[in-house]
Amino acid sequence: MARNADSPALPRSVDVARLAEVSQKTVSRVFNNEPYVSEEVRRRVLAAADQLGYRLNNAARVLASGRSRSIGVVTLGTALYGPTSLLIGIERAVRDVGYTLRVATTVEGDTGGVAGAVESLLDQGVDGVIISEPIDDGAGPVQIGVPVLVLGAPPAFAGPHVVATGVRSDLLARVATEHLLDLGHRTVHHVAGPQRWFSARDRLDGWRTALRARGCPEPTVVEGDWSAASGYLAGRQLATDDTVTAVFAANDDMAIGLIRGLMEAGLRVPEDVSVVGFDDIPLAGYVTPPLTTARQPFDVVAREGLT
Amino acid sequence: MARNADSPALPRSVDVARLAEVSQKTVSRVFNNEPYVSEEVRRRVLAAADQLGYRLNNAARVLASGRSRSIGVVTLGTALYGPTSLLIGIERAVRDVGYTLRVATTVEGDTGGVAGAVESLLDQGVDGVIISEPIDDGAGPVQIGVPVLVLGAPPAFAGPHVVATGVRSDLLARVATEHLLDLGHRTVHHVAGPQRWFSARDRLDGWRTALRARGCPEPTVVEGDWSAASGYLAGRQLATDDTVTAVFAANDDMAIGLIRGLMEAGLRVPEDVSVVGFDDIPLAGYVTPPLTTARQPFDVVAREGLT
DNA sequence: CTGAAAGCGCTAACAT
DNA sequence: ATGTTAGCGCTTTCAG
Repeated sequence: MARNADSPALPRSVDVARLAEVSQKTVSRVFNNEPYVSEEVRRRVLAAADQLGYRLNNAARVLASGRSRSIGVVTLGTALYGPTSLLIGIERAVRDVGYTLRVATTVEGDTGGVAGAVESLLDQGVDGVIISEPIDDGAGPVQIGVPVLVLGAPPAFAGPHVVATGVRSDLLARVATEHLLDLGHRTVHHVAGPQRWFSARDRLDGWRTALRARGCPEPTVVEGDWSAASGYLAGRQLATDDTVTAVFAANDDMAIGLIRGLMEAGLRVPEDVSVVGFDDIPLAGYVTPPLTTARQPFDVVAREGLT
Repeated sequence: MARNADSPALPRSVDVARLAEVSQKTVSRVFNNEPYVSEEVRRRVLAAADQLGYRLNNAARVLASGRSRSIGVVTLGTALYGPTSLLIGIERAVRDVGYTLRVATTVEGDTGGVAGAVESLLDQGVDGVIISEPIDDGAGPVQIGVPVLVLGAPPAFAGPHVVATGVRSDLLARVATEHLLDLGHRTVHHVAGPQRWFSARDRLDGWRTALRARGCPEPTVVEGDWSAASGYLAGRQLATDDTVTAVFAANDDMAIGLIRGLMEAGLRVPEDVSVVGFDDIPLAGYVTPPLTTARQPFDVVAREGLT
């Protein structure tokens, strides 16, 4: 027996049934909100359950029914605002449809980490898998027996059981870039996210699209790693190029670092160089100078995916 | 039958056993790394399992063994850097000891949300519960049948099955405050976090301790809600008081908002007012002016708790 | 070192 | 509207 001697064995549904003087199956019906149970009986069962402190055994339920009512999400183990917000949105959305969430994190740089994370989720018996901020680590979606939802990947990523939902951050990126062009800049530079991330590529695509639509020259892209530190380095670098008058950064952290890099090099923001970020972190309006940024609708994205 | 007709039924351990010509129990032994299995047999079993694409059924294992090897964590559904970092640390720590994580989020302001979250975790059959960034919502730890670890609560919070691990952020807060005093300030003001949070109270305690130890006057505390916006308001307010020369903010977001509030009121930072934050968010060194801050050892805290 | 039998606590089909 | 009978796929005894 695994049960400790000091804690009295937990009550099971038969115990409740006995106390309520009904069959065990009726208890099951009550706890599953199935129809065809008289109010009278339902009340009795609930009272008995309450008295005993009964709690439905999830493992047994899953085993017998074949469905776990849980879905797994693969996410990056970082405190970055974007991925975190998306995860929170997913959690809400999943719970709203009556499922629970299993989280598996991958570490950046660990190629094949996604596959491993998916494996571990499958071992836990999830009914479906969401791959949150996917990165392109070679391996396409594995052939697995449950539905997979890939957030932010191009539709080309879809497969038999695989659905891909785009965040359309390319559109937002395009708008952000156009905003800068509307200010009268000849062109806009871009500090991109790591190009292994689909979301980074999306933003770059949106930026490029905007420039082409206006026939603007397309400057060389500086690639960062989402961190303020990398944005700072990009800023120092861009400051040496006096054609730079406007910069679109792929996230707010890099934008903030970028601004500092530019300022340290003697440039004024926004007088000499305009900067636009991406994500709309809560801090954005409070740094000096305040950061203009595009807001991503994380909650909407998360909700959309759950068909 | 719950199995879809289009997906061939998943293999079970008996199938593996048949193919490997051993008993089903032996398959179980191999997959649990139990001793007393000859290398020869182990290899045969693994080969058969691999060929069939066998995967141990977690629900059945949990049901039969009575242990889920999963622990639940109650956390706040925000993208705040502190709680998020702590959660990531917890995830790593939990996985390192061979457990999986179940997450339940609570919404701030929803009194009793913690109890509800704990309920849902228990329904999912976790072996233990971690309450991460606890807030004081009246209800003490409920009497539940599994071990509970409360991170960042005072030892007084402990109970029969309840362990409390302090983050000792009070010590860090004290050091931060002393740092400001060492700079020659007559006293230090404090922009606190919401006092329902234990971690906010800890920081306030540390600040107060430092002032008392030096015999400094103890100014009125301004309470924020962790956000940059609330820090900004605090800044505007403190700017009207010309005794303010140094401020310790309970987190970096508030510190950044605070700085902006002070600057907008015509004060220079750090020339007129020194500001120290708390958390050491990655951005801290890249805002203008750079933020001095105390770093919390999230990973260590998380690891410590797992006895 | 390996195997046989007996459940774990529930849901699914079929009664009634 | 409620009860009966079988399992779900594994781990646990207890035998060899």
